[in-house]
Amino acid sequence: MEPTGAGRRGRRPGDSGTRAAILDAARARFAGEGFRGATVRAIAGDAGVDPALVMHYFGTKQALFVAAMEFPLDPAQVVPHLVGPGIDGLGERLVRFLIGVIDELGEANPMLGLVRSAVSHPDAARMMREFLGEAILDRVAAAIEADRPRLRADLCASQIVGILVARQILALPELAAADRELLIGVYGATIQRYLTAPLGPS
Amino acid sequence: MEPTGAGRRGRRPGDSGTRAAILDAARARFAGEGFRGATVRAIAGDAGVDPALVMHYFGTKQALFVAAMEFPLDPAQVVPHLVGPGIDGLGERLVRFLIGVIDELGEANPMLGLVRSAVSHPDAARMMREFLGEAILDRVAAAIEADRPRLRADLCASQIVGILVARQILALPELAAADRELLIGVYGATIQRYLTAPLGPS
DNA sequence: CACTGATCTCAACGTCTGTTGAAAACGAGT
DNA sequence: ACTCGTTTTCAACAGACGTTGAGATCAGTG
Repeated sequence: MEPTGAGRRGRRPGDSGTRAAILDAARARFAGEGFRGATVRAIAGDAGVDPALVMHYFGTKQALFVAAMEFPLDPAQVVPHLVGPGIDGLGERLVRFLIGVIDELGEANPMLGLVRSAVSHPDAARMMREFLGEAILDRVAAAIEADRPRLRADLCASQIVGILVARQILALPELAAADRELLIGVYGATIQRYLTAPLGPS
Repeated sequence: MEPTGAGRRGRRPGDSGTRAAILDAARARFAGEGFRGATVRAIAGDAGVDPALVMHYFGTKQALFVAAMEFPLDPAQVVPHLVGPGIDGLGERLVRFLIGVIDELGEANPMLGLVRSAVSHPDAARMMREFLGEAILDRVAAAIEADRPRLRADLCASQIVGILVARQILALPELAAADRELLIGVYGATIQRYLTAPLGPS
């Protein structure tokens, strides 16, 4: 986390990658502590850089957050790829992909930052609602042949967010320790039900 | 939120209820903005009181949080009452009760405060994990006759937390607007499945 | 080599935070 | 009426925060 010689002033050669280092540090801090919890000073410290440089590049903390939360995967590509093979098994494919991403990205997962921030920062909540809605849920809804597709997509989102919070943030013990394939089976069936089963009461 | 005459110094008669007013204000602020977001000064302001008085009563912000988050319903009474009638329909009873409490308490729901705080405050996360575990999940697990009862309870918790976050905090549009009985039916079936269905992959 | 423009640090600002110590106002017991 | 203990406000602290403006240092261009 010290991409350049420390202490010395002035410019170091070319594109020193400092901007990218700041973004990496920001992603990690926002993911771990949310928008309010992450401080510009801590991010700058992680990147081995003066806080003022962060402002110079991004202007405000808000803008830094937006820049850092740019999703590493493009939903416009991923979602069609998952939805493509048809409704059959879509639940399992979604959950398998999600848990794969969660386990691979670990603590640096930008989705964690989004959730952590959304939960106590209304602006971030709106941001996440819009991102979830336009980038993911509407696309999934478009592929659902059953009634009330958007409600079904919201139901799926509620279970997915629940997985994220209960497993990664609250770290409920047996859930965190459970076998991946088992979780994929159980949650996949739930999502599949939300996508296709009749919605009538009881 | 101005329980006593403002501005004047010194003691007002007997037990003025100021302590309770502080706790009410704290509950509302913590529920709405989480531990970090809620400030002692704002809480004191809502209660029509000097910030120093809050410290005098509770010592630290942490202690105030703990005091404010005392659960209004005693799980030792509620859970047995829900579990009593047996496993059949337990999923629906749990969800019906939960959604009832959510809608009734609204924004002042202490569970929202717990979630909002847990998500970006590790101490609160541990607190919520322990509360969920000892007060609720273990009790539910004790009533489950299937295999791996605690994992099943964790699965239920993941969907319940998901409902809370997606519906109350993110406010996904169709989910927030959906008919109560419909949600109870859909989610009740999910919880029931987590409680009783075989857990084998796929 | 001088100029330019980007990169980067320094020092400070104003504001907000949790917290503290002292004193003021008051009810109640004697 | 005097004291005692509780309740409450006041004024200030030290630290952290986001942000700013000025200036130092360097790569590349002419």
